[in-house]
Amino acid sequence: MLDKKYNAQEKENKWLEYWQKNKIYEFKRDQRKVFSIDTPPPTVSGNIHIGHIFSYSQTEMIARYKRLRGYNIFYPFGFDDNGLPSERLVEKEQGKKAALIGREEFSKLCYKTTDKYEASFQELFSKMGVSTDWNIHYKTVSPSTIKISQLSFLDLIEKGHCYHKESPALWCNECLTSIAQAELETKKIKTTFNYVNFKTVETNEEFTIATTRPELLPAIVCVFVNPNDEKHNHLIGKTALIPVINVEVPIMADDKVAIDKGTGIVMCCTFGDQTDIEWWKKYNLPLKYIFTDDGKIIDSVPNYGGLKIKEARKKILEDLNDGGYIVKVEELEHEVQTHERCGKEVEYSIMNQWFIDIMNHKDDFLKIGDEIKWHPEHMKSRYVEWVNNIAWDWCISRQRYFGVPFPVWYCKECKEAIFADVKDLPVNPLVDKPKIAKCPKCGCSTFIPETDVMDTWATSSVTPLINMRYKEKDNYEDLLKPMSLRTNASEIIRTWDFYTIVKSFYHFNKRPWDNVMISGFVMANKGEKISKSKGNSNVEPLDLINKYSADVIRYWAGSGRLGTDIVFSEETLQRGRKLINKLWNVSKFIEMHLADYKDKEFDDFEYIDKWILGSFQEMEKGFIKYLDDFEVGLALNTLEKFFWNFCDNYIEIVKHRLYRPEEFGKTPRYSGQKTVYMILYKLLQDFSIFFPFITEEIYQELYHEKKSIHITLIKPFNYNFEKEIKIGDTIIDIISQARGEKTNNNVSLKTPIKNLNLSLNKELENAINLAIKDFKATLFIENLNIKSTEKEYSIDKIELNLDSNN
RNA sequence: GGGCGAUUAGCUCAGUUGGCUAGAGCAUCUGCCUUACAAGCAGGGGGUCAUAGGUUCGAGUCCUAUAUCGCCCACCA
Repeated sequence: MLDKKYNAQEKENKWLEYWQKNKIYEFKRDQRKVFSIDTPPPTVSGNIHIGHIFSYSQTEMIARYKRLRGYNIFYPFGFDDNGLPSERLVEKEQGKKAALIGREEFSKLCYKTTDKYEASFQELFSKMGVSTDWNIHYKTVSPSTIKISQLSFLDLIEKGHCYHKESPALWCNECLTSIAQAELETKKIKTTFNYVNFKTVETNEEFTIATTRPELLPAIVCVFVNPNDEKHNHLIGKTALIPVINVEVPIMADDKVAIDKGTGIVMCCTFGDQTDIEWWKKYNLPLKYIFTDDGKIIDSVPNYGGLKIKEARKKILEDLNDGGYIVKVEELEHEVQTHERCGKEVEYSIMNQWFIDIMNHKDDFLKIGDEIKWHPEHMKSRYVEWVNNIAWDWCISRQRYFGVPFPVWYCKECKEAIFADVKDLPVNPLVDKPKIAKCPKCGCSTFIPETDVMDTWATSSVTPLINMRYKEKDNYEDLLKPMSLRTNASEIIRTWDFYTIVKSFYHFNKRPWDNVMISGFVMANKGEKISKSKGNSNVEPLDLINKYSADVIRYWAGSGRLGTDIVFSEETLQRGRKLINKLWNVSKFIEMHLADYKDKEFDDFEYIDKWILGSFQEMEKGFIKYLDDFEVGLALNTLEKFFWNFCDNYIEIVKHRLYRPEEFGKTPRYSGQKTVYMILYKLLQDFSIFFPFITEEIYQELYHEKKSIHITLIKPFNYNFEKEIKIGDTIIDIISQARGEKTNNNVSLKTPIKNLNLSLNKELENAINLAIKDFKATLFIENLNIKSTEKEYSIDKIELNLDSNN
């Protein structure tokens, strides 16, 4: 017997344990087709907020749906404990910078801390009813993951897509690491636009250059003018004298110079921005690099050496001013590139770095983008846009401690890179030695380890490889090339999705997944995204679970459209709570009437039963269509709408027949029993995608032919009740109007109708005659008088029997 | 500045390829203890579908422009 009230706390814990004990979600190879999900490993360096709950729940619902459709679900969870965020977290916990702790010790602390957070993440996601097999979960830094990342690196080296090169790179002098284009964030800052006078050496002619970065004057290698700039193009070919610095540089022509920006004359430094780098490469300009890695001017620069960048800017401005070189200074608010992790302005540096070739294969990446089905479809344009506009190869070296090491040493003499042998992986070059005794190039026997570690995305981009246990003995390569589904939010299409595609293309010449599903964001308020950095999430997932239950939160998470942002709303939770409560109550009602029920073949359904069975079949068709498109929210909407109709209309009609077989007959009662038995079963299945706990509780109590509702199969009805659906809906309209009449008279719905006069067309009259007992009982009709009409129907008279109402 | 999306009732949102009077929940108002459920049921009020044009027999839906918001990207050297 179902309890009078549903106790979510108690039941949810009970079923969690049960599922775990019975390995309901275990992944094992069998004859079924595999549906595999590449789900984002959450960064362990923060808390799981409601935004995670939202998007992960939607993925989870797809896993449940596909399971009910007969797929063997491969749905591993991962944790991203790699890279800077973890290091920052540990530094914060220890109150000390990594450099002061020491490399080995620091790594240990990182593992310890990330393990701690992972355990709590796992608990939270479990409580949410995530049907993952925790035995196949992974972390982005672990011996096996490191091995796969290193394998991936060596494979790309072997195939010639990865190279080591001294090259300008974005550099953060706060985090002391190079960063990728994708890690940039623009920030508005106030600064000054300084108009500085230069002179030509040849003619002593003055000209003005406007700059926001006067401290870069010592790094100027040349000056550019647009050849079409009639005002200034006579300067081309002459030599410019840099004020204060007193260095001469050539004045050259390039049509990338915008005539109307600043003064139309540009100084080219190595390096101030990306254009500088382009020009540097294009014209083979000399290199004058003047910054140290920690953000100072190098000592060899006269007068300014040793100063911090900002101090140098101040001093050089003073000197320019003293020399009378400043024409004017404008206040300017402009956007600068900052490192998204620390918010500090980035610089360009030049160093040896590992790069993955992107620029030569853009067309291939676009082609793969076409092969993947994006949900919603318009998200594909974001990918295409990004690929088209990317300007750099992908720099994968990071000068940090905690991360995947490169399996590389360098010969001390000739700098030749020595790669680890595949069979020795994972390798830590700081600890392990190369297996060869001498450099194959110069014969030197001393090797220097690579100290850089890989970029986080270099590891995250191999999640499909991690999942398939790439090149392991017992692997899933045959099952997961490609995987069925990748899910994430739109903000990381350009990083995670893109880089994964890059790797999959280079390793396998194949798309990594068939489908990508993009979820929306959770907004704290209208127009304000919830994010860790803003700290504007004032609802804790665990508190919500305790207050509302996981099922209810999943209801909220499962509402709304794919790719569309939603606002966190307690109202939606209330709505979910009511829905779940209703599901419980109607199940209790049905259970009550199934006490003597024995399931058997039966096809002599009452008219109204055909109506609801047909309606269910039609609803489920749409429900499945939405889910096949990964639109969980729209599917839930469809199901919910049917469910209330089922409760408020169908159950209200059939209850009389179920209670009083002596009046309605045994077979009509059985028809009702069979109908509620079948529909509740299917409702539970369909709802189990969203509410795995309460549906299990009801299923186990009423049906339980299998170990769990979550391993049953959805089998759509195959009735032919189109006519009954349509006519039945009209009968409901009539009932509804008659009920309205009672309400408008302020009387109970139980109030008898003394006389109900209807005009009906032939079809409707036949139908009502077939359902006459149900119809009369539902409305408590004493006398029903039917006339024929050509129109569909009209209600000619409703006379209530008010005497019986006391 | 570029790409993509959003704008529908007081609030939160549905509205498939254009097609009857634009829907739901919450809130509000009125009634009803009805042999599952008062955490319920029945009913009412509330909308120029952001704005302006256009295509069409017909537009919330398609096209163009504008405004506001969101995500991403690029930017004054």
